Amino acid sequence: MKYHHGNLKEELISSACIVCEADGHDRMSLRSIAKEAKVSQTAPYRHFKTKESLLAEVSTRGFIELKEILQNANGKKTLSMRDRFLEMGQAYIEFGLSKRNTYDLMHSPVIDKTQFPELLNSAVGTFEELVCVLAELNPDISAKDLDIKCIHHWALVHGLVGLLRNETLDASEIDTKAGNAMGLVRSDLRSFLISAFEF
Amino acid sequence: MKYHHGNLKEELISSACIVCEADGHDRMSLRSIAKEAKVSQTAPYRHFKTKESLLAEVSTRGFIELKEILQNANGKKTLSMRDRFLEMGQAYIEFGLSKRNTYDLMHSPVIDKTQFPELLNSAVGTFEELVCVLAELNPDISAKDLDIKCIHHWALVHGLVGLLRNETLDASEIDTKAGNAMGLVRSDLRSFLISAFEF
DNA sequence: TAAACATGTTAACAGTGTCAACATAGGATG
DNA sequence: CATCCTATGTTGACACTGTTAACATGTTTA
Repeated sequence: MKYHHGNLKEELISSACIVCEADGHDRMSLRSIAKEAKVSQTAPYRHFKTKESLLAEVSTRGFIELKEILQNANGKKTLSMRDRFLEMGQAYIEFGLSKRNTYDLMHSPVIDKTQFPELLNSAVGTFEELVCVLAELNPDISAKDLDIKCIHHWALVHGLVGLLRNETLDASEIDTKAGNAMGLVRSDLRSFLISAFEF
Repeated sequence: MKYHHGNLKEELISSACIVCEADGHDRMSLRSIAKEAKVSQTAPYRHFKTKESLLAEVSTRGFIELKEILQNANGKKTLSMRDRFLEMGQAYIEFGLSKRNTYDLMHSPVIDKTQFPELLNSAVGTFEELVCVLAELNPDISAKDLDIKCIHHWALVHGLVGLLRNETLDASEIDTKAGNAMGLVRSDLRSFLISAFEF
């Protein structure tokens, strides 16, 4: 019969992570996750100023996890640099597809990242990871061209996630050019990336 | 003092388009746009089964407008095919940046496109527009490779919009590699696209 | 003219984020 | 050890949301 929960903040965050991924961040309510933690509906406000700030925490964890995934892909030292970069691209896309709702939150405008420095750092950190690898891969490139290359590749995988997420256009439901093309890419992501990455 | 409005459906849609772009679709309430149309809060339900179906209408108009913009870019017959394609890329990105909230809605998972055939058609139509131009530009390519090329370029511009929309990473606020790179790309979109489109 | 229908209205329900006022536990301080 | 402070919980309330049911009023048609 303890009045104080003891570990509420952490439990709320991890619960929010689960609900966000399961239902999407817009269908997550503070009240429901408070109830799940067997706590009153306003208890979360002792730990989060607003719902947005809880979502920011969820988003931050998403970026951290993504960064770790990219680091792991880059850490396979038995592979060539080129193949490691390919692994990273695939890993990024697979993250975007398997954690679709979380990925969606991470890029959603409902969170103003400028108000959450920790979130901002984790988001930028993901990009920095990409910069490092590309710098290794292109030792002779200028700093400016390197940055632009990063944007190029990031935009490519990010955009691809966006398109592939749209199961609407997927081959399964409807027989359209768009759908067929999506199916092709999805079924052989690796060779798509090889051609798209221009090497 | 007419009981019947006469043009309510159209007014609700266009009002919703404005509010969605101004505030974002998640901050738009049916009640507020009903009030704006000087009509009771449940009147919209005579024309739209749910809020989602009104949003689907807004989204559809977005895709139609985008398609027209792409057609216009492609219609500049004084330009070379290559330059027309460049124009299309720029136009796409500029649409994504200037109508950011609408663009966001168009790719938001809150609308299940499979339930709104008209929306689905307009979305696919945008893609078809891209296919046509790329087919012209690459007459000798196989159908499969053409489709893949389309995905490639679409993903690129779509992803770029996603990254550039994140004003977080923009050069203005914070001095990071990511931010600087974004600034570079944004300030010279055309030359970025030239290098990215591989021609 | 009367009935069918489309399109309005009001009242209500359950659910939401959020705030103010209050309660209680645990740790710091005298 | 007694006392106060602070962190963390609770209850109650407010304004707002999407949505439905029941009813009212125009318009179209048989």
